[in-house]
Amino acid sequence: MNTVIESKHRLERKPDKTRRLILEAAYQEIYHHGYQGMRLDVVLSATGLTKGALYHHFPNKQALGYAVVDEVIYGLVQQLWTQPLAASEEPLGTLIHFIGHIGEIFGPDIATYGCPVNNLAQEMSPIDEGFRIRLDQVYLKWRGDIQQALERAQRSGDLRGDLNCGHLANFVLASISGCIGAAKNAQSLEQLQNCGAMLVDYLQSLRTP
Amino acid sequence: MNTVIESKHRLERKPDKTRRLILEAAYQEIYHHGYQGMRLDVVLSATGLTKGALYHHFPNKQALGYAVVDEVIYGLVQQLWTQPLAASEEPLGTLIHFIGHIGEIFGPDIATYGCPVNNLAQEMSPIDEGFRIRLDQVYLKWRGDIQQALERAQRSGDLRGDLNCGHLANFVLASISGCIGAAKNAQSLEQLQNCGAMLVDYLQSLRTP
DNA sequence: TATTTTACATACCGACTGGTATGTTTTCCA
DNA sequence: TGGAAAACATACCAGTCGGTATGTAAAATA
Repeated sequence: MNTVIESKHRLERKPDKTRRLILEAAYQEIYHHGYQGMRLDVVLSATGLTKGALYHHFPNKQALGYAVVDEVIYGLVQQLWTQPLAASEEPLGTLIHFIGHIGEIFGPDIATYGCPVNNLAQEMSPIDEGFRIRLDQVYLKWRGDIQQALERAQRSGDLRGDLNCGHLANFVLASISGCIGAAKNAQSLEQLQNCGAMLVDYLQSLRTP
Repeated sequence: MNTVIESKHRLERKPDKTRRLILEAAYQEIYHHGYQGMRLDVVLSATGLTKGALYHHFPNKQALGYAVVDEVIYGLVQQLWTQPLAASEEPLGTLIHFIGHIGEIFGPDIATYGCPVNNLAQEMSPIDEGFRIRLDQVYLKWRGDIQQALERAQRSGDLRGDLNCGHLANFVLASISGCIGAAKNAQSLEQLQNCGAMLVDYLQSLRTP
């Protein structure tokens, strides 16, 4: 009977898949409404699960938020920045291309909802130390990736040798976040293009003459 | 009798002063906890007033939030940016000095809690159009002030003439916000100094040779 | 295969929080 | 000066939301 098959299918249990499902849904809600704006009921109805599942995998809302940072956001940075930059044979060009085409690479959501990392950091860093240290880890990694890309560009002669790559990576990351934030405030992809283009111009001016 | 004097004093009514008191307390709460994190009871206990007063001056929480943008935040930008830049006889130098000494000028809170304008814009722009348009007005003003300062610097020969001051003002504002945000994430004034110094270096490189 | 443990679902609670209804005291004005 | 309107205070309500207690079926284990 159909109902038997359906019920059987629905009762299949894949705990790690369920956990991941909750994490992804929570990530989306946090991205769109912030951590404080995220409602557990909404997360659950998005997954089709109930509170029993959620509180089996996570002790409380805060732990879920922490896990989103550690297991979703950190992986996102690794996938979208660490790997492409490490794989590139012309890291400065790749970095510049990323900044100049943020809208195309990351999708238009970036101008509507901003940067997922920065959003959460801005909201939670001052009021929850647990979030702050976890997000600081993400930024440490992200900044390190950019710094390494810049240092490689220096060694290959693309980037001026007198520059402090640590400070520069820091500034580039801050400026990217700032440009995305400005675009989000204005709700304008064009604003993001303009702002990114200025940062690109600046980086181009730092190439070896 | 003492009680008579006290009660008399407590019952003095200055409606516009009361309204302003609520606005300032609400601003502080929004600055520290965000709009969604602001609790009306906390605002009231900070002022010593009760709900009767609040709902006499504002129809609801949203209207209070809007009023904070229009009547507190807008005025803050005008006081801290519009006036100093307009009064300066060397606007580029003033702008650079501002950026290089954000911590000293605006106090250490800027590295702890971030920029009040950007905080609220990042939180509310995507989810409340009323906030977005009001904060967009603030940014329009702010950006215009910087643009005018840059244009004056151009006319006086301090700044390179081939630069688009609108785009530059936009980028400078975004980068400042980004630097403050990065410092807030790291909870580090030193981070703010470093990041600001990079932006200062960039602006210095744009002076006429 | 029997039994324990895991992985959920269901129902419910209590605190919080924005908002309202009503009362009371000033202040304003005719 | 007396009454109306403004400026508050007090008490209370209703919905929301994180969290819990309990039940039950699947999966692991022995």
